[in-house]
Amino acid sequence: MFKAEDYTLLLVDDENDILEFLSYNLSKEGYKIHTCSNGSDALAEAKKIKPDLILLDIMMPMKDGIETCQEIREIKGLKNVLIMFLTARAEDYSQIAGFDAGADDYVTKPIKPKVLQKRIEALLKRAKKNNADNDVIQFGNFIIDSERYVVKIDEKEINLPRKEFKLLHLLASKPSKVFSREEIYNHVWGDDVVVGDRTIDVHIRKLREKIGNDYIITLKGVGYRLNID
Amino acid sequence: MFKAEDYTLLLVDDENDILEFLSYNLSKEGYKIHTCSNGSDALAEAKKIKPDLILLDIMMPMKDGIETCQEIREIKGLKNVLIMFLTARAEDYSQIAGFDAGADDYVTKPIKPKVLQKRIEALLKRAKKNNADNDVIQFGNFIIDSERYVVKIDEKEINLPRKEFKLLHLLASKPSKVFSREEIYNHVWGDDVVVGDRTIDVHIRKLREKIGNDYIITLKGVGYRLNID
DNA sequence: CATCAACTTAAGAATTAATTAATCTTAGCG
DNA sequence: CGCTAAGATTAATTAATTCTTAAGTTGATG
Repeated sequence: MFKAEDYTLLLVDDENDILEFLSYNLSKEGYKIHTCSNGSDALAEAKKIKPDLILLDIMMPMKDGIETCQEIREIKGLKNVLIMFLTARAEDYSQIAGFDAGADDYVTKPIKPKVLQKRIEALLKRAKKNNADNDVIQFGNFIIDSERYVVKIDEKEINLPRKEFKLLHLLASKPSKVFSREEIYNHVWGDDVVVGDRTIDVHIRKLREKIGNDYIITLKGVGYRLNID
Repeated sequence: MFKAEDYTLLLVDDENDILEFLSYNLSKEGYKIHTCSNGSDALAEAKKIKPDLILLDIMMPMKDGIETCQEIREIKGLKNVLIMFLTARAEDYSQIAGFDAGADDYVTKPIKPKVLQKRIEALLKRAKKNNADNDVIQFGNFIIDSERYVVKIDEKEINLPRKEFKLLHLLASKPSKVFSREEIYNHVWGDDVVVGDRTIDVHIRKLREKIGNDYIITLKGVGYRLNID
């Protein structure tokens, strides 16, 4: 699901009123907000924080938004960052210049917070959809990659069959949380499937055989948890 | 580089004048254009032609644009198609409803052809960036050339029939990613085509016969993946 | 030290894929 | 058109892996 909390926005405008207005509205939604008041600062800040989306004013003293946008697109690592122009200039040629500079959207002032928020959301959602969001869990010497279906421990690849993989994936989704047998059933087998009492044990055993005995901790009468050191 | 010729657009509007105006302007750019004059037709047509982008009017008799958009988003295989609303309704609440229905952009009439074209281009570019359907895939000792329909392994050219080529091309589009049988069906055969359970197996077998057994890895109950070393 | 949950092992059940051969489909060509 | 051959699909059989169960054992804990 879409969560504004997962995204960082960089707001760039030379007018402090607008920065405050935007900051207020967007952080209320949950976004992490950074601000800059000119193009040069924006470049430096963007390089540093790698925002998901940059909201860029066009008319700024010194380096204007178009120029800033072009320069951002030159920077390796920021080529794919989303850029939205936010400006009072509604003229066609200005919009066209904006898109030619590499913008993803162009919104004219006055700003309607609700509409802006929806546009931001649409861009972020679309970008996310396209990014093969490979669900990789990494901690300590563990790497669990669902897309590739591999488990790596200390650089050594281990092949796991489906149920074992799912089980490890679950335990690793919250390392050091204790998962009760019931939780494990529900997640790995599904609420409706009924299997015998010892099925989990056997799978745990096989996992331990493959990844070593030190990782999965048994808590008698409570459940299992994954150990991280 | 961006080429309008590579994209198919579906235009939906109940006013014929507008359809003609848009068709004229966009086909001049090079896009392949299909048109519909109501929501129901649009759904059917979209399913059939799988456009890259749908331009949707909101106010239409019977099924309006919002509803049409929602229904498109329900259709497997069209979940990710780009949708742009194109409407006279500039009210905030209408825009918000549009984005909530799953739109990627919302443009208000009167239409400025140049600006519209830039917005369309921005959407298509963004969507393409992450689509890994490059014409030539190269990694390790593999070269897969979609244009010439040729696979080279260690300098040796191998000719593959259509389905086998598509299958290998898919696996190679993300080496070491696991492709489930369903994904393979959808990409190689198409969402609607129904073929038997063993069809993939046989194609995999023929591929292995030709490229060697070491490349395609079976993950029982999960799918297949291409190995890279 | 009794109890009971968890461990272990091995066997067989179930699922899934590989293989092979036969059949169906399609494109190209006389 | 009908023939042919390559390609695609299906069907039937076999093979392999994965999952589950059963039964005896272990060991932590109160």
